[in-house]
Amino acid sequence: MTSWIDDEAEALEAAVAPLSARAAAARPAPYLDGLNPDQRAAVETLDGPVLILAGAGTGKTRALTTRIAHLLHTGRARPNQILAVTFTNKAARDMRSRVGSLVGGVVEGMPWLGTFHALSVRILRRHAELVGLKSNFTILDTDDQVRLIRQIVQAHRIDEKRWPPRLLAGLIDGWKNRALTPARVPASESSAYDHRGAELYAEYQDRLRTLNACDFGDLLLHVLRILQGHPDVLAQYQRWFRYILVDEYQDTNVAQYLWLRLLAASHRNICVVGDDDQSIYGWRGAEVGNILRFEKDFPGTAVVRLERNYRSTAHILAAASALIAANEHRLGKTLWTETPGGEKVRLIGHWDGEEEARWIGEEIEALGRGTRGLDPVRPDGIAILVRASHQMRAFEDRFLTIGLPYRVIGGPRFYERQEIRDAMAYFRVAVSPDDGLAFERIVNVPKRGIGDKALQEINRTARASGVSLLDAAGLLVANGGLPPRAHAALGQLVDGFDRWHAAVRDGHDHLELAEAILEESGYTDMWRAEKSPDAQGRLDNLKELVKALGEFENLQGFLEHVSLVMENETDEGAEKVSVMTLHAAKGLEFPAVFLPGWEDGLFPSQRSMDASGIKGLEEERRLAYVGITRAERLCTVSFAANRRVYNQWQSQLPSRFVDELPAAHVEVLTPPGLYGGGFVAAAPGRSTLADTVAKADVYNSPGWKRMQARAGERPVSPPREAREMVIDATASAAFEAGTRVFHQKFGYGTVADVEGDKLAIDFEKAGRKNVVARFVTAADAVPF
DNA sequence: GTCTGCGAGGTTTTT
DNA sequence: CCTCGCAGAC
Repeated sequence: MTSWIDDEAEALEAAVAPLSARAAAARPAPYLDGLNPDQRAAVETLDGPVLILAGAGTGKTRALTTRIAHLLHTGRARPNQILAVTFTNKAARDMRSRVGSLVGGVVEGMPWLGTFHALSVRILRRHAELVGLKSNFTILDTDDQVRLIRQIVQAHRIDEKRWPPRLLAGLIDGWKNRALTPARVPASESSAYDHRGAELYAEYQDRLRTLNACDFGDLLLHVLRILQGHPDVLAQYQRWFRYILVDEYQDTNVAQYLWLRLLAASHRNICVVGDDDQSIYGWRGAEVGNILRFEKDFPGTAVVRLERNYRSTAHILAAASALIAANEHRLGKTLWTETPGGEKVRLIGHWDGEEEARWIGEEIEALGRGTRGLDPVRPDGIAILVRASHQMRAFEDRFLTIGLPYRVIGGPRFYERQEIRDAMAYFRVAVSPDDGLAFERIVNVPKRGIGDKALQEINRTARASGVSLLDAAGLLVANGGLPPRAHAALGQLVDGFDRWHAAVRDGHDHLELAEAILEESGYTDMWRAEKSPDAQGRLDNLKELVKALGEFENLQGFLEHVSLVMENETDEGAEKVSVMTLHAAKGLEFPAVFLPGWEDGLFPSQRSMDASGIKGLEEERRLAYVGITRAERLCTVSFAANRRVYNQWQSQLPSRFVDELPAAHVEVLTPPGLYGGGFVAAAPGRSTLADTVAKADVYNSPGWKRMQARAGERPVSPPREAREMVIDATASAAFEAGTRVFHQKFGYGTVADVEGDKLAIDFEKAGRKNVVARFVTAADAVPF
């Protein structure tokens, strides 16, 4: 089990010996060609702390990978002396392959290039005993974590309704992100769970140790503890890792920051790359403060700013820059580009969310044909970026209707599906019979008549005899004491695991074994017998799972991989439009980007603002910035006046971000296109973008009518509604408190308050709502 | 121990 | 509205 670890240690120690004087400066470095001066500085400033502030699209990854190539080329470090940290497996893979192509594949591997978590596992396996674990500890996924916490909460007789386990799991995660041990949890945050939050946390840690398991946060924290408590170990790693590079530094949390600071403390050869304007993971513990503070933490830092953008046109860049300028706490960058003008950012308002989806569908088809003087944009060059995943449905529905190929990125992930987790739990017990959590998961899946009662009995026996759950189950079967049905079923299961574990030990072909486990346990039969429509899909997934096993040498290797790599298979290369959340879009780029749903409350999200106030709003604004800067040539922002939320119509106000877009770089479109002139005069003294969009007379245009005729199959917003909107807009100045009004979706009501064109109205049926004046008519004007 | 009906709640997500 | 999780009936 530990052999590779020892080999590696040897290799690393050997590597510490002075490098041969293999001519650094003398040899040419072709990879430097084509870098701009800033990028060169980022690559060539090798010693001491370096902070690379890399705006969107400025060649950040290129700088980082070239820097690694340069370290290798100049002989500053061998591949295994570079610690390169990323956040996602995808980023790690990208970096690996790009370094490979830069140095011509001469360099064998880079063992210490990976995610914080993967690297931590590597370190932790070597020193597990220092934190009371065995080196074959298991890594819990969120599911296991919550189940374990539920047990603890139940044991304390705490009301699960009031204090859901999931909430505590979230709190514990938050504490771990901040590197807080149970003893250090501030009293003020422990008030939940009857002031026993920290106590429950401590108990959870005890349980983990007993189970020889870690959750994700522990991977980092245990390594921290080891490095802090064992100077000799720390010194060893500091010697091994001569150069440290960190990608997406703005996303690091406190624990990760401490982790890095320890490892970099001696030589301080740490280079971090990031963009404070793209920090969008505050809600899961990322500390923008880390990057804002870097220069203070590492005095003498060389700061390199990458400000030349190679991705977007000038208008897109200007719009993004103006928007993000509204944020207060920034390091500040001035992005520039030599790509001239191009299309302005397009802005369009719609009647409702369905029309928005319909319009975007048509735009995509138009883009495919080549429109507005642009070269045709193929589907895979187009992305729709939404704030929240529920927004994706409208697009999926629409695209299915018109037969537009699309893919959703970031849906439920393969390894998080129930059937996959169940199967994996079987594998886990077969590999490590001690894995109690996995055993509990599948002991009654498929139904074996082993319910709470029997499980309690197993648990009691396990505790009494100090053995694992599986062994306890074996004891119970041997000694009797269970109802006949449970007895027989459990006996069969225990026998099964005996067999399967033996097969693992004997090195049986793991593909065959996996299939046998799923068959003999009755697991696949369970799904075959299931009548529900998705049962077949689940069986297919299981086949897929077994196939994926083929890429690994054995079950252990596979399980280890999956515990750290929970990502989806991406069918890349397909000619499909991408639909994803803004979060998922970070790091990607597309010729054409659609940003729908820019409405207050949806984006910026009300919940973010409620939870974190101005800080939350600023993070939302960064999200908007990330969205716009994904676009290379065409960026289209849209919002709808009405949206169905939980099947209730809700009137929406345009996002404040719409008004923050600079008018000079924005073109206001008239939906659905064509030549309907906006005849509603702009109200004097007001000229925000949102107003401009509202005033364009959309619905009286010939284009609109033609569109409706064409749409045929399904009635779109009735023209009368639309015409009324226009009438309303004209009359909007006239509303005053007390006016009786009518709204298409909410019915009759009375104006309670007027603020500009925004009205607070008490509706008779729907209660108090905030509505833009143009969506409302004076009650007597309704033609009934 | 398993099945059915009722009520609550319903951002973002990687490892 | 639709999904999930829990409590009560078989």
